[in-house]
Amino acid sequence: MSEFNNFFKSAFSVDNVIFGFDEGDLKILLIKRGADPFSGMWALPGDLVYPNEDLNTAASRVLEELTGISDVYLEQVQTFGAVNRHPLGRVITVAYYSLININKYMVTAASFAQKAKWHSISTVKALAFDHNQILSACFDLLKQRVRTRPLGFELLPLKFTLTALQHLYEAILETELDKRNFRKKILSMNLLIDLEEAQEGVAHRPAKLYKFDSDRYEKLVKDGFSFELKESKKKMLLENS
Amino acid sequence: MSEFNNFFKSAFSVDNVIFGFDEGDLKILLIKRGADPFSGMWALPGDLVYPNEDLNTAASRVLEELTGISDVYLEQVQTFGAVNRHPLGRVITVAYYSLININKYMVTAASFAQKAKWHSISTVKALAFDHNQILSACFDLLKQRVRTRPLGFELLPLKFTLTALQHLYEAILETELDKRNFRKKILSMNLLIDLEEAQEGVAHRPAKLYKFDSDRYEKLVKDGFSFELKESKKKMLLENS
DNA sequence: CTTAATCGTGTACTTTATACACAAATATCG
DNA sequence: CGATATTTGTGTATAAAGTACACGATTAAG
Repeated sequence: MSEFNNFFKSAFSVDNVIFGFDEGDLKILLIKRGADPFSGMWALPGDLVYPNEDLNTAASRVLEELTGISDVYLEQVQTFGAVNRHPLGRVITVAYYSLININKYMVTAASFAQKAKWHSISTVKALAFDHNQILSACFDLLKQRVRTRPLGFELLPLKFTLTALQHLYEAILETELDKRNFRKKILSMNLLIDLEEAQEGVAHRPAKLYKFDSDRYEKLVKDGFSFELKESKKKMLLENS
Repeated sequence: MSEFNNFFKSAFSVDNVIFGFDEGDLKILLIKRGADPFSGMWALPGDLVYPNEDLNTAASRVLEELTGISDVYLEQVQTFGAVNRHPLGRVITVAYYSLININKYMVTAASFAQKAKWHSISTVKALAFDHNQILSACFDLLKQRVRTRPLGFELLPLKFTLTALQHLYEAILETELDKRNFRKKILSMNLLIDLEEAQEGVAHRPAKLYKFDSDRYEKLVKDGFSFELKESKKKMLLENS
């Protein structure tokens, strides 16, 4: 045990890429740093992990302190530990992404103090530390996940239209999808419940509302079902000599 | 800076699941622990990360010290940091897997002292710490990767037969593949170079030897090619009510 | 020369992906 | 109240990919 205390140790933290979807746009929550290093720059929300706290717990805590939301979808992505990634000393950070329904977002004391703000992912500029790299790893993983797991629903309100769902996928995958093919594919999975309600307050033909049937999804998975959305636009196949 | 020194810190390590393929069997390299905790049990090779060492470097070092092999395929998988995963104190560990050509494996002083031994993945029993959980995460990722990246070749000698390649895939995916379909698919990617040589020393019709064309792969990837091996056996589709 | 073992190959069928256009429904405005 | 603007919801034909399946050819050994 005394030997253990002689081991080299480092500080370690979690950083969390918090995704939300609003106005057809994929967004992430950033905070403006108030202190050095990188004072004044935008950064991913994160914190040091407490001595008696698991990693996932720390990531959830960061999210809840900032947004007031608990019980969210959260996944570990990758750990960044380059020797010089933090100017003050060795800090290893474990990156997570989480998906929240942006309507549940509350301005908490923490988010107010830290000047948290939603940024469209397409307009994010230089971030503090190696956070651009972390963001990019998280976004890449999200793109992959959204094609193989029914995660999109985490970002939408309980009731949503098929058009909203399609726009969400388009924002995440950064591609356009064909309306008819998208609907055919999604509906063929039998994972959506037609609520037999219509959208209200729109100045045109209102769309039908659906919700995600998570019970049915669990059941299907047990029977070997696997969610897959492979749709893409055209292929450009180059000739193989 | 003095504030930084007051942060809670923990020891951190890397653990490495080293895969090899031999005699039609997927294997991993384990070491027998000589000291408490878990003295006498098999464990994944790993070590504490040095103060001025990046994570990937540490994982490579562990592998090279043990096997004498450098320049191997290595990928970070997941970080395990449960509060009580290590009996002596808080230790966060970053899990990696690596793929080596088992014929290059040398018994080094380190592997000898640590009683390193190859174990068929199907016969691995209880390991020290949370290493079964780590192994399982790494094996799962390997299964996924091998379908979407041409990694199999890392585990084979430079020259190999299509049958050997198929057996490798079957060992990793834990499924049987159809010979004709497998060959059709692999050959259609134009990633193999027919060496116009035959196997020697076998008591039956010798198979042709191939090697992987990594230059061509790089080129194809730039043109948007993506490796995919989706092959599986039958489907069991259960009725959707 | 017979035997035993593995190699190498093609085709028909099923499933999935892709491309594409227009009438129906509603709110708004004059 | 009728015309206009907007978005919804739907089907079919074609192309590509996945799956099932059997046997003659080639070699070494005896």
